[in-house]
This record gives sequence, C-alpha cells and structure tokens, in this order.
Amino acid sequence: MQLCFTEGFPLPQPSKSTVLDTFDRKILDILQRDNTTPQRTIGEAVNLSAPAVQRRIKRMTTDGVIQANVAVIDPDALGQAITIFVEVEVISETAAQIEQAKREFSAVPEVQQCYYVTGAADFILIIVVPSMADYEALTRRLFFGNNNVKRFRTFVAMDRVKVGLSVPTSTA
Amino acid sequence: MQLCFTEGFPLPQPSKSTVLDTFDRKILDILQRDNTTPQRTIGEAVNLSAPAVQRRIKRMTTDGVIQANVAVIDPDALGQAITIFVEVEVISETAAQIEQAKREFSAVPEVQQCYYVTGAADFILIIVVPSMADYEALTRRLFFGNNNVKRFRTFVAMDRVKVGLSVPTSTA
DNA sequence: CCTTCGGTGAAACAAAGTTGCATAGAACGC
DNA sequence: GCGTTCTATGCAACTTTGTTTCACCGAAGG
Repeated sequence: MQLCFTEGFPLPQPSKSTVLDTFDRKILDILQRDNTTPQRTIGEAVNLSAPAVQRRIKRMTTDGVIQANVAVIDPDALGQAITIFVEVEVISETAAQIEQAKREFSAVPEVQQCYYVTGAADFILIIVVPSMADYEALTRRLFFGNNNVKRFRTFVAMDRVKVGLSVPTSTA
Repeated sequence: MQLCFTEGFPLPQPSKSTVLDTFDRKILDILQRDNTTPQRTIGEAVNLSAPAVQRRIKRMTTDGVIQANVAVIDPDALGQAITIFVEVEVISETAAQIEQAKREFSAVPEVQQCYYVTGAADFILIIVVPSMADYEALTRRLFFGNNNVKRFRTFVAMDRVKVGLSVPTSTA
C-alpha cells in the first residue's frame, strides 16, 4: 500500500473507450448500491456465471470504469456533523493559478468534494467539519489566507436529503 | 434483499450514540478508502485479529455508522459526462412544502445529491446527466414544472477536482 | 469450410469471511 | 481483598466467496 491518496479518490486516467454492454451496466448498477454482493448472486441477477461476472468486474476495474470500492460512513458518528457548501470566486483565472487552487483545496481533508465550475462562481467545495468554529478556522486559512480568493459564499446544510455518487446506468 | 432504495443511500436511522474508539476509527479510515481490504490485513494494520475486526465492522454496520458499501463509477464511462450544480430557491417554506420538495428531488435518478441548506438558497442539488439537452429537459420538468420554485442558478462542472464522501477520522 | 478469437460455464482451487470456544482484563458487589 | 460478571479478544475449525483452469460454443474472416 504505497499509493498516495490525497484523500478522496485519485480520479485516475480517463477510462479507455471501453464499450459497456447491458451485462456490464447491470453489474455496475448492483455494485453501485452494494459492492459486497456475492458474484454468484450478481450472476443470477444478470444471467451469467460467477466467473463471467468476476472477469467483467476485473476488466472494468483495470479500465478505470470502477474507480474505487468504499464504505460510506455517517459523518455524525465521527463527530463531523456539519456539511457546508462554499462557492469560491477567484481573482485571477490563469491556468497556473487555477491549478494551484485545485491543489490547495484538494489537499484539505475536510474538503470532501471540489469542482471547478462555470457560472457565477469558479469553485464549489463541499466541506465537512465538526463545528462552526472549525469551519471558521478553515475559512481563515483557506480563503482569507489566499490572496487569489475574491469572494466566497457559504451555505450550511440543514439536511443531507440524499447523498450518493451513484450514476444512472440506464442506456436511455 | 427487499430494501427499498430510492436510489442513493437511504440515510438510515441516526446512528446510536455509539462510542468509537481508536480501533474503530482506524478501521473506518481504511474502509473509507478501500472496503475490499481483507480483514486480516486490516487486523495487521491496527493490531487486532481478523475476527475482532470483523465484529467491529458488523457492529458499526448495524449501528448505522457504516451506511453503505459501494463501488464508485466513472460517470464518463456511462456516458453521463456532465456534472451540474443547482441552487434552488423556493417560494414557500412551510414544512409540508419543504418535505414535498425533498421527496421530489430525491426521486430523480439524475440527482446524485440533495441538500437542504441555509443561506441565499434553499436547496443545493448535484446532478449528473449525459448532455446539456438532458439537463434542459430536466429543468423543465423539475423546476419550471414546479410552481413552488422561485429561482434556480446553474453551475456546470468543468472539472471534478476531488470527489469523495470520505470523512476525516482523526479525533482532532 | 476451416481458423481464430472473444467469451462462456463447470469444476477445482485458493483465499477470505464467519463462528464457537476458551481466556484475559475491567468494573462491580460483597 | 476476593469472587462474579461482562466485554472483548485470539485461536482454530468451518463456511462462503473469489479465483483460476480448461474445454467448449458461436461469430467474424480468410
């Protein structure tokens, strides 16, 4: 285990232009919900033998279609109860400075998700902290201490209505 | 398996006030990164036997600390390439109407995450769609078709810089 | 028509998860 | 202080699951 995760998923190389057939999609659909499902059970669900399922999973894993297998933890249980959204607007949008910002935001463990977006803001962060005091300290370090941050808007989550990373698998 | 997932995690009953010791936190830290890690390996990492690890995982699962075990899929591989943020502002904030909105948003498969927040907006949605045309259709159905939606602002993600649900496990 | 290649299922095998049991330590009451 | 109880542990057997091997089938192409 010498992989260097900055925390969060490394978002590896873009998946090779793999063609996913109906079997693959059905398998992914199951794994997205519960990746502890036995391959035999998956096999029955999709009408395939266990080894066939296993080969497909292995292929999709090496191809980067399956990026990670993780447990989802209740933040409350860890005392990390507050989820916060931040829209960040930067002053200078040169490529170098954007990359710099990406690296800075990603490096913070409390930053669960970070997106570079178009629109009224440049970055959107999803942050999880134990208390508002911690968030306050974080803003001081991350935003006020960064002279390329023009403005940021904070939204505090009162309810995590739906949380997931599941992607619709339908061919639609 | 007769659980009824609306898609996304059901966010079960609030975890009982379980006390998590250092062992638990270390185990969670590992499972958050890779829940395919053998229990024996985890045991070595935390200085515990495999059955001990297994019992703790089982307890945390039934207690709701571990909410789900899932595979993380690359949206690109499924042709669901566009990630979009939406800030939704509603007109009337009665309890009933908020609950109604929560249900409506949660029911949509393309809505990966939905939060009820304080601040300039009421809801924040994270949506994944194959194309802008699909998003346009979705807005028509979800926002313009809902007469309690006052306003919504869209942000399109150009880069998923960091994506994860990992919660810091440090006792801090 | 034959060959090749990708994919499959059945069976054997290896590795992981799971259970039962005896034990060690902490908290408590006597 | 002594014994009881409760909790959690490790070890070892056991079960389930993942993995590999191999022969076979069907489609694509010469």
